Amino acid sequence: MNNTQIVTRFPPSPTGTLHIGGARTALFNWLFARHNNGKFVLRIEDTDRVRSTQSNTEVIIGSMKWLGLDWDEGPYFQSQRSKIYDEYIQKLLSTGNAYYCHCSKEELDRKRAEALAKGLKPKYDGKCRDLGLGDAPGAVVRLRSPLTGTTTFKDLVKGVISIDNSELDDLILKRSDGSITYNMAVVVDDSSMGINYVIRGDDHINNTPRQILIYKALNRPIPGFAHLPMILGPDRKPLSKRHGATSVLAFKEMGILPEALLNSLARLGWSYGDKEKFSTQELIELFSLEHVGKASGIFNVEKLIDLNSKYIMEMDGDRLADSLTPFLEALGCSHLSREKVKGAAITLQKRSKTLLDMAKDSLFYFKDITYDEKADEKFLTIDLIDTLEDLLTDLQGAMDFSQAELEKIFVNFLEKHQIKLKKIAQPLRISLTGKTFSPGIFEIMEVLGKDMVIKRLSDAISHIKNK
RNA sequence: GGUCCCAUCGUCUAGUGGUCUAGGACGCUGGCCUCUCACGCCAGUAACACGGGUUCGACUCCCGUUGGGACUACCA
Repeated sequence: MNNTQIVTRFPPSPTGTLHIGGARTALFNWLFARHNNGKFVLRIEDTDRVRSTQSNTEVIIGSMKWLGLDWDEGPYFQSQRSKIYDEYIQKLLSTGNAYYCHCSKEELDRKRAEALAKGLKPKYDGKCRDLGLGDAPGAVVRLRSPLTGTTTFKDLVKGVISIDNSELDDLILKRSDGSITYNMAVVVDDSSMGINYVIRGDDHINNTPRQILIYKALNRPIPGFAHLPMILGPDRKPLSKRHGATSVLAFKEMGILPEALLNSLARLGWSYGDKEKFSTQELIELFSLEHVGKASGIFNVEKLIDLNSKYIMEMDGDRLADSLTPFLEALGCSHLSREKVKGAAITLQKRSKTLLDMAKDSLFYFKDITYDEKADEKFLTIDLIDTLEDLLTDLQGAMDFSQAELEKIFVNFLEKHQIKLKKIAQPLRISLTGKTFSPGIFEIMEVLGKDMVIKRLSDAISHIKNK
């Protein structure tokens, strides 16, 4: 048995909300941890004090909760860990793996510009590397990285990656203002939190060798790395605020179910043969890093919506009612009867791709209707008056308004008039809903209830007469 | 510029040297079903970026080209 528990983490930066790129990274970390009975840690990387906001932090946490990606530890906040970073810096300094550098920013900028102009690599020239300098105002701490050799690691999705150490320079670990640098913070955090698998976007591949060098300098175990390909916008550009970086909560407002979003995020980059639909539980059981693809991809919203409709079809009436209610309220419906909402939802279950669609299409159950102009003209015609009035009479005599009973009434009614259902279905539908499309007429009559059906049919009859 | 990563239908992908005249899903088109709209069912559409190798045999392995992307900061 493996006695080391797997620990993964998700470290969002609250400089924005949680979008699908971040959500997928979170999901893969979560799945990997859950699949292996490991631990999942949430860490907020809020060291960018100017761009980080409290409200973004709240949105991120809210999104995680909505998705059901629960964490076992955290949230930790990087902004509260400066003491720990200092300890590690001291350790590096005392072991000679880091040194103070007194070069000014201006000097560095100038040298970089010169190197670039000459077509050379713009890396730090190591001026202070062996000067044995002490701390001083404006000094930074740099890592003493190896000048030769190669740094190699086996990425769990990309395979072996190696880079010559000569490509890397002595990166700054601590800034002149005393704050810690990103690469150092990540390593210290991951290391001190016991993270042994780092699953993140492949935009971090080039940071990995630098971080490995820090792990080595710290003499700490190096975690496993898995770099996920990026998610692209419809224009094949990496996701940004501009287009595809839709906040996860926007999908919630669209009426997407969390399990559908999770499913579709999982299938972007990961696969399990030809299987397309996975419950969250199945995702946990079947997920593995080996089946994560290497190529970046575009998030397919059409497919998400299709998946969502399939999840809606599987919901039971009670959950359907619970889920639909907030959408109806947002559309101005109040004093909703739970039973009616449930009944309405069931009639629309197979016809709705999102909860928002369902809410919109079920409005006729809860609010007054207006006739669609063209439908009114085409179907609510004077020649139908006698038929509709007789139908009204028959319906008024109905003992109960169940679908079964209604069908019986209609069989007799159609027989009596020697007509097909087709003849009155549309006029009746428009009388009851105002529109040319709806669930089956018996279904809607049952949910609407006798009183409402009688009222709407009478209204339609007088409307026709007044034409 | 340098380094690193990537490349199968429009999109997401299966495929780990022969079972591929390349499979599934979404989308789209046509048909069936039918009280409308859907659901469902059936059918069709459409891809291995290019060029060299290796091999009896390459979508699968190697090299190159092209095209994307990332990193190259006292941003994260």
